[in-house]
Amino acid sequence: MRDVARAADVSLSTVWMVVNEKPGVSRKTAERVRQVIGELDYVVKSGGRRASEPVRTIGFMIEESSIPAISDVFYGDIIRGIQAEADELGYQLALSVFKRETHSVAGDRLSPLKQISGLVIANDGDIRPAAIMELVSPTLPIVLIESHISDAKLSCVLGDNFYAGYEITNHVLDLGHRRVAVLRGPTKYSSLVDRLRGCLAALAERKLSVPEAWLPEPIRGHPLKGYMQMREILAGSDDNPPTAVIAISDKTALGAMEAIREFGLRIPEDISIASIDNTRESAFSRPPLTTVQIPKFEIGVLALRKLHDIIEGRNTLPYKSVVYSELVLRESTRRIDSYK
Amino acid sequence: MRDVARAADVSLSTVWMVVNEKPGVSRKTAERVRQVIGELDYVVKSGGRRASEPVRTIGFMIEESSIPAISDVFYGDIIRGIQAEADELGYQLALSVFKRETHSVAGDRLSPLKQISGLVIANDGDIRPAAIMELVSPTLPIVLIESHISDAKLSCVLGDNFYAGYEITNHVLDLGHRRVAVLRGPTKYSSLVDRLRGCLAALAERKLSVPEAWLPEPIRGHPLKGYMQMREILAGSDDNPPTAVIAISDKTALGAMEAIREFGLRIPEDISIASIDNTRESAFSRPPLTTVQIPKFEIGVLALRKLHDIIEGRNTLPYKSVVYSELVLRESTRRIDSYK
DNA sequence: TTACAATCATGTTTAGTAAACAGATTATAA
DNA sequence: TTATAATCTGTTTACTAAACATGATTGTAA
Repeated sequence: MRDVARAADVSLSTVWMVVNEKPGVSRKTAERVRQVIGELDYVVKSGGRRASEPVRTIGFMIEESSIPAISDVFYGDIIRGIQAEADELGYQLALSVFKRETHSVAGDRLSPLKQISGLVIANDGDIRPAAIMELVSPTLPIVLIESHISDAKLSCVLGDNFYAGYEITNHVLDLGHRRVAVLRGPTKYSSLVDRLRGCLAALAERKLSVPEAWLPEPIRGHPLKGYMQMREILAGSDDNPPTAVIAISDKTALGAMEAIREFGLRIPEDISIASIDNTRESAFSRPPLTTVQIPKFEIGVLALRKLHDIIEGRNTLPYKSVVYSELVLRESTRRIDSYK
Repeated sequence: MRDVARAADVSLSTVWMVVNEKPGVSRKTAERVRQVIGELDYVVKSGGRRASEPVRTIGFMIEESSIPAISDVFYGDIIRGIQAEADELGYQLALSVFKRETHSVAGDRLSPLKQISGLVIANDGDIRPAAIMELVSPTLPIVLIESHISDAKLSCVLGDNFYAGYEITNHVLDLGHRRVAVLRGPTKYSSLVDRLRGCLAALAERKLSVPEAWLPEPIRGHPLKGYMQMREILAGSDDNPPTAVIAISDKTALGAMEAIREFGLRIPEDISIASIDNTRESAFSRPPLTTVQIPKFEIGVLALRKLHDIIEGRNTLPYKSVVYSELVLRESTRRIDSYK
C-alpha cells in the first residue's frame, strides 16, 4: 500500500480511503489511485489494526419445527429481507434453533449466542412468551417478528394482521355473502389471532356473527388443519353450506379448497373463498386465490433496521411497527347474487 | 478568526471546528484555542457561506377547531413530546392551522409551509383524507399522528387503540358484567373507530354483542356527546340500565358520569364505567376513572423521530408505529356480583 | 528446542491543514 | 444610481502526517 501511495503521489491514508470506498477522496484522485493499483497488481492483505467495527453478529431465532421454514414461502421471504438488510448494514446472521423440549431457553440455549449484539425472534407459535421473557435483558436488544406479547412491551415488526382480517371480511360481505364460515388458526399464533379479531370486528360492525359450527377450532397438531376444518363444516351443514369461506391463512385456504372440491362444489360458483398471506402458491392455485398481501420481505428488512437502531442506541422506546397490507383480488371470490 | 488561528498556532479550520464543537480536535488543542479566544475577546460574527445545515423547520398541522387543543391535555402532551424531540434533533416547529372551510389545502394553505422539510399532521378528524392526499408528494415527508388513512399507505404514529379497546372491554367483562353499553365516537376519528373495533372484537370473542340502543351514535357537533349519549341510554332502559359502560374516550366518560349522577345512580355501585386515554383529569374525577393509558408524550417524540428518519433518507418504507397502551385500574369499575 | 522480546509489515484511525468556496459588505467605476 | 469588483466573514472538502493496533518474523537467551 505504501508503494501504491508513492507511485500515485498521494498519502497512505488516501490509498486506504480509495480501497475502502470511504468518502473524502475526489473523483480524480480516486481514479488515479485505482489505476496505479491496477498497474502494480496490488491486493489488500489482511493484518494491521483490526477494523474498529468488527463484523457484528445478530442472532435469528426460530423454533426447531420450523427449520424447513427457512425455505418456506412465508418465512423464506422474511429471511431474504433480513439477510438483504444485514448485508447492507454489515451484520452477520447466526441461526439459533429453539427446541420446544428444552423449556428453559436462557442459560444453555443462549450460550452460542453470547457474542451477538442483537436477536430477531421469528415466532411460529412454539416459543412461549415465558421463554422469550427469560431472554429479555437490558443488554440484549430483541425484535420480534409477526408476533407480539400482550403483557410485555417488546419491539416487534408485524403485518397489519388485524386490518387484513377486517379488509378480507368486508370484501366478502361486500360481495353480498351472508352465510360465511371462518377457518381460524391456533391461538398460539398471535398474528392469526389478530386476523380473526379483524374478521370478527368487521362482522360485528354489520351486526353479523358466525354460527359456532362455522367457526371450528383447528385440530391440534394435525398438519392439514384447513382441510379438516372445511370437511367438518361441509359435513355438518347438509344441503345448506356457507356461500363463502374466510381462511385465516393461504395454507388453510389451500387445504379447504381441497375439501370443497371433494364435496363436489365449485369455487367460486358455489362457494367463494378468500384468505390472507399472498404466499406464492396462492397465485397458482385453481382458481387463483383472492387474498391479502402481507409484505414479508419488507417485514424482514424493517426488523433488521429496527434492531440496528436499538443496538445503536436510538429508538429506546419499544413499539410495534405495522406494515401495510393490501387486498389482492383474484378469482376465488364472486358476487353472490350473480349465481342465485 | 484568522487572528485567533495565528495566535494559537493552528489553522483556520481548526479554530472553526473548536467554535462549532465539531469532532476532530484533540482536547489539548481545543483548550488552547478556547483560551486564545478568551484572551482576544473574539466573538463569531455572522456572514460567510451559509451553514450547510440551516435550522430546518418542520410544520405541525392542526385544524382550526383544535387550536385550544394546544393547551388541551391530549394534544398538549403530544406537542410537548414533539417539541422536546425537535429541540433534540435541531428542528424548529412551525404551526400551520388548517381551516375546514378552505376545502382545498394544497396551494394557498401550503404556501407558508413552502420551506419546511417535513410535516406532522395531528388530525382531529376534520382534515379529510382527500386534503391530506393533496399534500402528499415525494418531496415532502409527512407523518400522521393518531390517525391513519386506510387506502393511503402513509407513515403514522398511533396509540394501540385497537388493543386498548380490546383490553378495557375484557376488563369489564372479566368483572362479570354482561349488560354493557358502549359510547362510541364520531367515525371521522380513525383512532376512535379502532378503539370501537377492539371493543367489538372482544365482545365477539365471547359471543356477546351490544343491543343497538346501547351503542348510540354520537350527536353531530354537540359538545357534550358523552353526556347526551348516556342520557339517551338511561332514558331508554327504564328500570333496567346497563351495569357497565365503556366510553371511547375519557372526555366521553366524564360527560357520561355527569348523566349517570343526574339519574341518581352511583358509580361504581350501580354502574361501572371505564374508558380510554388516561388524560390528566381522569385521575381526579369522582370516582377516579379506570382507563387505558395512551402514551401521548411518547407518540410526539416518536413522530418527530420518524419524520427525521424519513427526511434523512432512512426509513423509506411507510408503516404504522404503534406504541403500547396500558390498563390503569382505578375506582370507577367494580365486580358485578359483589353488589347483586 | 523453547520462551520471550524486539522489530517489522500490514492496514486503520485521528487530528490536523491548505485551499477552494460562498454569502455579505464595502469600495470603485460606469 | 446602478453595476461590478474587491474583500470581509465563516464553511467545507480533499488530503496528509503521525500515531495506532495487530499478526508475522526474527533475534537472542535459557
